[in-house]
Amino acid sequence: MIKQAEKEYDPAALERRIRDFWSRTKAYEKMRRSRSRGKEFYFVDGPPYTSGTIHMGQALNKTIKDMVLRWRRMNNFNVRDQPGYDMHGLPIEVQVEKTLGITNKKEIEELGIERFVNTCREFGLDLLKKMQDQFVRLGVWMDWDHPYITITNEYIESAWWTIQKAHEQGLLYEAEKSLQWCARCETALAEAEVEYSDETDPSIYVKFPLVGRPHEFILVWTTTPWTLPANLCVAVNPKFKYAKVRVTRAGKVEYLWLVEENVKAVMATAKVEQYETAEVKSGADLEGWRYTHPLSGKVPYQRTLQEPWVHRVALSDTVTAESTGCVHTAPGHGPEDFELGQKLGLPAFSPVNERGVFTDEAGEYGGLTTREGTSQIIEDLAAFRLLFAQEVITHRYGHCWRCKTPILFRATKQWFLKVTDLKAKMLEEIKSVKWYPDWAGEARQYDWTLNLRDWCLSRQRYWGIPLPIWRCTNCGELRVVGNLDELNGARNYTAGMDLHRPHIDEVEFDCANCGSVMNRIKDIVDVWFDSGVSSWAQLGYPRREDEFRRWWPMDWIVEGPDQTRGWFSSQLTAGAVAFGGSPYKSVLMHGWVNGPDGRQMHKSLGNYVDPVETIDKFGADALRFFLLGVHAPWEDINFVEDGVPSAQRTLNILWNVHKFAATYMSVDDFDPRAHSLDSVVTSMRPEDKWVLSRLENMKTAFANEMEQYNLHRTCRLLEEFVLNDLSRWYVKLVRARTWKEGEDREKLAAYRVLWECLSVVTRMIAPVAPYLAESIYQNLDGELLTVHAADWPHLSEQWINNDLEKQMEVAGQIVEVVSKARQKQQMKLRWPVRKIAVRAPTDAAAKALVTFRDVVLSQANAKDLVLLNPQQEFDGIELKIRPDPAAIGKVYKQWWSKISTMLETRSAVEVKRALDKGDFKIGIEGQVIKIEPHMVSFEKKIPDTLAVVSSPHGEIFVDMKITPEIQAEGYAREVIRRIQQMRKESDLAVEDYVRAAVRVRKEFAKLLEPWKPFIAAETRSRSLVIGEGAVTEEYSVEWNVEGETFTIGITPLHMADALREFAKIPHISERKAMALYDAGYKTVAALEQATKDDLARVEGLDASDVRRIREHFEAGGRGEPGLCPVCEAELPERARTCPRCGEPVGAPDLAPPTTDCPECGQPVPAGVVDCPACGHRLVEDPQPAAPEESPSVRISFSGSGSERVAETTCPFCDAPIHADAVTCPSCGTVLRLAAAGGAPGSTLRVEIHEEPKVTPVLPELRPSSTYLVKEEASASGYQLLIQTIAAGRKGFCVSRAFPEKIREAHGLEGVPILWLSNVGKEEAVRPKDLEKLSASLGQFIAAEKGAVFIDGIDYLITNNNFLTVLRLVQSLRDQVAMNGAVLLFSVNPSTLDEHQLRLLEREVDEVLDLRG
RNA sequence: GGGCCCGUAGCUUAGCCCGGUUGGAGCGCCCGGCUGAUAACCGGGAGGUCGCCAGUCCAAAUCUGGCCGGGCCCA
Repeated sequence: MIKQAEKEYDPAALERRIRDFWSRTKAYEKMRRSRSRGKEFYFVDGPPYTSGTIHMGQALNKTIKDMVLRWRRMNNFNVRDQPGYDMHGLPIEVQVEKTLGITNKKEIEELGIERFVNTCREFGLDLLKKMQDQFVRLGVWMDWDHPYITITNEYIESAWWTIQKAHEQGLLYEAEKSLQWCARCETALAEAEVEYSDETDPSIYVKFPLVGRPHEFILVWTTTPWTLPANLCVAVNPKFKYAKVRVTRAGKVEYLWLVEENVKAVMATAKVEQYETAEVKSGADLEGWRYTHPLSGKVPYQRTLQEPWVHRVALSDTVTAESTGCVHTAPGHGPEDFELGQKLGLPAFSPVNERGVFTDEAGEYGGLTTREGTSQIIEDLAAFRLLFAQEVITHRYGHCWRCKTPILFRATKQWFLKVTDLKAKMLEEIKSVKWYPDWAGEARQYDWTLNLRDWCLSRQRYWGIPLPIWRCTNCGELRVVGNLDELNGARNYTAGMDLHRPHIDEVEFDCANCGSVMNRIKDIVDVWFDSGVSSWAQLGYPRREDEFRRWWPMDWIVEGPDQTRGWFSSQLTAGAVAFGGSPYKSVLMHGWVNGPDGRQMHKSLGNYVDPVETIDKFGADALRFFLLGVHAPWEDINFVEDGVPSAQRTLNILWNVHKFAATYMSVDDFDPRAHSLDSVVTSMRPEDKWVLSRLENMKTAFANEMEQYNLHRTCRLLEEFVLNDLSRWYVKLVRARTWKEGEDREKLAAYRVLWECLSVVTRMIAPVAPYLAESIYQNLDGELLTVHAADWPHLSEQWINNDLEKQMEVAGQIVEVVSKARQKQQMKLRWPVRKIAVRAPTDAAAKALVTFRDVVLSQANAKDLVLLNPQQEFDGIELKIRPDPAAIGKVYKQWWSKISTMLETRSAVEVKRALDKGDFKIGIEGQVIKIEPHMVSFEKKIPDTLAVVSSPHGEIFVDMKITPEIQAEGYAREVIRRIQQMRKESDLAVEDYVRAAVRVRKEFAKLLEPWKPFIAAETRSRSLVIGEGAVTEEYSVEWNVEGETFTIGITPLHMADALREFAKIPHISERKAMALYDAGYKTVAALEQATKDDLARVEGLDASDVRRIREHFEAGGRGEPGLCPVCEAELPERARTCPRCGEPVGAPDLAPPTTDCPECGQPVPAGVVDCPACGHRLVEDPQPAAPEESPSVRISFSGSGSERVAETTCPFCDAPIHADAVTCPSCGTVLRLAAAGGAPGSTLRVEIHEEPKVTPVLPELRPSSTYLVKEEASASGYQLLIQTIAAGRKGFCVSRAFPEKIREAHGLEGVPILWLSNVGKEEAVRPKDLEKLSASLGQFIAAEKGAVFIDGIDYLITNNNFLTVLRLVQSLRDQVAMNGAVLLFSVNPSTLDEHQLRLLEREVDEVLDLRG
């Protein structure tokens, strides 16, 4: 069943409703089940770190995943889609430390590791939930109820198993190395944990005195002076040239050794002007020179060393020619230094503890932090006259990824994974993985892997997977645990205990070797290792082998560029350890989402956009469509939020097309499943076949792009098809057919084709915009519970007709030529053109114009279309003859003038025809004169009303002459157009009827006479009067049409509801329903009261109709089958479970289990927590509605005694009112005469139960002031205006409502009312024309100093840039202040977003909140 | 210093692989039109050193090289 769509595309409400629908019907679970037999597809979610909020990059990440996985599923893949969360590690530890007010490890241990770890767990789980809610809002479908998390025992076991595998292969070792260290977190850091950012450091040049070379120094440069106490040697490059520079400073001479090429630069830095190179040696020649350690007086340890290479110059190829080219080497503080030290047999002297404080080994510096040490050391060097130069530099320096502390290098003992042994295999594997784009693997991942060093796995922290290594306290024997069963029998182990620290630390083994106690190494594992094992840990491997065999390895993963060094790498390494290869087969690397300035989003940079806020504003669908469509997935996005509304616009258009389809299809009760495309093919018009061809080609293109993960191109294909083919063209072409009433083959074909397009597009856009697609699907189809369980549209190549597509293109271009010609001529499209002719069309054009003749005629609004061959002249062109006096005179002398005159009076066409054959003869004074071709020339005269345009398709003539017939049709269309606008303004249902009258001068009435049936049909006017008589209809407007005054009035007949209800009775057609209505039955209730005899008197009904009507009501009058309370599908009678969603539905006769939302009054299905209409959170046991503050209207029919409340809205203020209400309870507008309406045979008694109207006490408005009135309707605003006028001011009113209606409702005699409307009337101002509005108001304020009331500022805002409106308000406020006037504007807060409202409030002097 | 990616209108971008009409769109701006799917849409207008320089070629936004700028990664 096709359902009518809501009035507008409101993403917030729509998405809330659909989300609720999904959870109520368990749509995700059922969709999964429906694919359980599909081809298996193993996808693993790269686990985001649980941070609590998602950022835009994660929104992109999950959106890509969701699109691809939904698409896979629709292609019948059984997708494994367990979401994951990375939950261990420093970020949470640091946050918990902050929460607990702790700053270092000592305090954690004092607090108790158990409490600390438990807090971390709770913290992480809480953050997980917060993140998950945001992913759900984004519309992502994953198995949210069963995420994999890295903190469970099962997960830890898989990680342990992997570490054991490494140990078995001899890839695990403990070693002392110089590593990056965070002094705040007191732990080693891996390469992946170091973030580089700018840091300002001292840059010093230190003179190391050479032993045995008086006054000679080797000049060393460093940016880490605090490492000097640990200096053990100096490295130079054997390949460089080193110079001995003679420096004279303050009269003293000394010699410095440094790399030759930088002598000039270094001397400039030191501001030394007097220097010369005394000698040059190769670096190799410097080897072995001894120096005196510059700080040996302060660091006693330096004096104790005996190793042969201590305090000597050594050679190293890693030395660069930067600065002095002599590198201070401290093996305990730098990785390269460490390696050189190892080679030379130097100790890894590292006199700095884990908190970054010098130890006693640092002598006098002991107890200072490295920072304090730095300045002390510089001071000391200066005192020793060993500081040659000093400056500061800003350079990229590593920081702890979590706490941002600058790292230091320390030599410590750590556990390593021997990645260098795996590297060759890993590089080979990278080549066998399919990377999108290519360079993500071939270049990036390859380079990163090539440069990998051994992986330091150990961390000296708490919240992580414990390192599963036990060591014998006596003999040092190692035991690596890879399986929980191995713990059975260990001391202090109980099965099922939490494996985190501290309890695992107490577990002890007996050494198999010597029988002593084995203790666990207290370290935990680097958190980057956790996710490296996710592809088997989430399957429970090795404990569960079946799942592993079923799924592993992964078919596809997608993550951002940071994962080159993160997850892509850790998985590759762990995979190489565990299985000797890559665990993934293909990888898509997506780009960054940067701020609009192209820099990474940071709250501190002010370029941060919260995805949830964007979703609030525009909807998740729009955000997704934007993110996927704006770029290729692997390109970085500079996120400009303005792009999202433009994506929303496309979705809105799709929504509108669907609304168009739904409106007419539901009115006609069209059932798409009753007709196949093939069954309507004989009724199809060429344009139907055209759009089907376009659709098929789009499907093919989509498939090709998707294959390559060109997600952006798939989005653009959809956009292109929806915007251009469907909305802008096909819908226009089928409109006329959909307006036809009754049954019609061609209408049916149009419906079926349009439905096909929408059905296909809905399914194809479902992976991108899941909410919108679901909503449309439920309206137009709903065969399955959810569109996301539908199959991907298959190709139907038989519809492809590229030739037809080309023809349509030509037809479209010709229509465009005509419309341009119209524009030049200023001839509106409503006025038909007499004829279009195309002379000498190309073959393609000729074909197109035959095939699409009707399309061109209708879209160009032309009466005729002809093709002319090159010789033919367009008959609207006059051919003029031009006699050539010289040529004629040469032969006929003095007769030339007479001949010329005669020729000019002849038909030029005739003359030309004769001349084309040979000559033309005329008679003058009895003589026959022969005119030869050279004696005349011809000239075309183009009338003003004819446009001639040359085009690639031929010469195009457009005859725009206005004949009386054209004029009649033009005016008829003008009248139709205006009646339609008035219908729309009256909020009339499309299929409803009116009574219409037009008052116009006699000539025009006569002109329009033949068009009356057409006008009536187009406007659904059951009666139409055109004449000079006064118009007495309910709603009338005086229009200026092309300078002529037309007064048009309409009276809505409000028949639609009744007709629709009547037509639900079996076999009662629309015609018969109309007959019933005409006989006086205006409601179902009235019809139900009618006896057989009553009905028999109705003209147009036969006896069987009468019987059916009675039977219908006697059977309970339920025209519609019941609806499933869960998924709202139609239920068969007496169903116990819903055939669509499978949920139990209970006895069908029970009242539908709904309650009314206390906030908005809309019915809410049972079990729903949030109101689908307004989002109000329902309390468990809704309180009886509070006594209403607004007056209530209740009408009871004395005939039946039953109370019926049929709600509608006031056409003036939009307040909800009873359908038969006489006046609007909110704004007081008189809606109809009290006697109108009612049912035949029953006396209508109107009882208005109105509580005493609580008139809010309105404040008196002060001069020179501007007020903002917050209220649902504008009633108080008008009251304030009236009150101010009563106090003696002149008033001025601006409103979106029709002025006559305002006067009717509020009086306001003599008050000018400016109408915000697009109709071109004198008192109207277009809502976009703020200048004109501003001018009118400004004039009034200056001249009258009166009160201005603006009703409909929201309307202005929707039509203009908000800031422009705000500026208008500011300028008016200033003028009001200067002139002592009053400005008042009324706004319904729910129509604006909060931000806009706040800005408006800021501009006024006072806000009056008069709501409810 | 090295690697990778990017640079087209005020903004967001298509086109670049595979050189060939006058470099297309959307947003925004100005003018006009259409509208019972329309807060939509259509037409017209203004707005471009295709980052810069050189080369290849009959022809360069497109291919090549260099430079400049931005981003990411690594040293």
